[in-house]
Amino acid sequence: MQDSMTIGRLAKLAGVNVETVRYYQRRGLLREPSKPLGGHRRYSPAVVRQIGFIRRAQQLGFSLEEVRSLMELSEATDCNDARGIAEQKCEALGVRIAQLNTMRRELKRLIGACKRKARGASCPLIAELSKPD
Amino acid sequence: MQDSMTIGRLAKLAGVNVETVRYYQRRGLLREPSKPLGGHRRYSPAVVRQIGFIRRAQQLGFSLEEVRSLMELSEATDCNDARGIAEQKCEALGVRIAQLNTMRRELKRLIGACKRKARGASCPLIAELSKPD
DNA sequence: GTGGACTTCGTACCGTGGTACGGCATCTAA
DNA sequence: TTAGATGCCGTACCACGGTACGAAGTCCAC
Repeated sequence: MQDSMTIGRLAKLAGVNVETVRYYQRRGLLREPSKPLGGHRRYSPAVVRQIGFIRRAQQLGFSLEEVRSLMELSEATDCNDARGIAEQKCEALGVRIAQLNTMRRELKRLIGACKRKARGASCPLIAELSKPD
Repeated sequence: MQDSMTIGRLAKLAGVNVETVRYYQRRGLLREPSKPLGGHRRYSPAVVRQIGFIRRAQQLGFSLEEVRSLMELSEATDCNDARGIAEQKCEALGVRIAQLNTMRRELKRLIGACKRKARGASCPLIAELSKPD
């Protein structure tokens, strides 16, 4: 079994913590190789790629649960399901971006009011936050 | 002590859970009124406003810890500190928005590739995520 | 004055994505 | 062969923003 590796080497190659590999196994994102009777588990280089998949999907905003779904679909040639998940994610991302933009506009407004305030007046930023709806 | 209320009424007026009020007290965002020797604490209507402050600040993306800082500054007439916190938050918001936009662009690209794929080919979305860097 | 609603307090738990620890087994290089 | 590095496994812990629960005490309307 050359070309296989221990969990420590796998983790180093994949750029994650050993504990993270074990965590992904517990979460069902990686299969746990069977242990050779009291010995240490061996991992194939393919698992490095799988961990890369997980990290890249996370970068795109997928939760680990969603990544798990994507990986389950990874054998299919019909990718409607995968695309559906991605489209939902894209939609949610759009909503979140709009929310954050609203927040930022509002904050900028308050900061502007704060800068223009008369000396001795109380802080408009605080004052606005204190206003009843 | 008319015009004062129990925690349950306070929570209802402020639109939050009783447990949330207690949580805010533990976190130091609200003062815990002293208890009249074995009785129930009484809250002034001002606390409803304070809870409103907290919720609105949260809407703007402040963490409870940041809200606590803001409330500490709320007496000051010089609001440079409050503005500083708001400006930092605004900056961080801008960075986060940019990140999410990048994620969304990339996701859209993958979805597009997925839609154009030849019948029988494997899913480009999955394939791209599987690619080594 | 009593019964049901509410309060108090401490503590545990939720989801998310991990990290840390401790005791033991195993593996490997010198 | 033996020391030191790793692996294994279970469990506890972190931040964050709450929610839930249970036992006991208290309050108020009828």
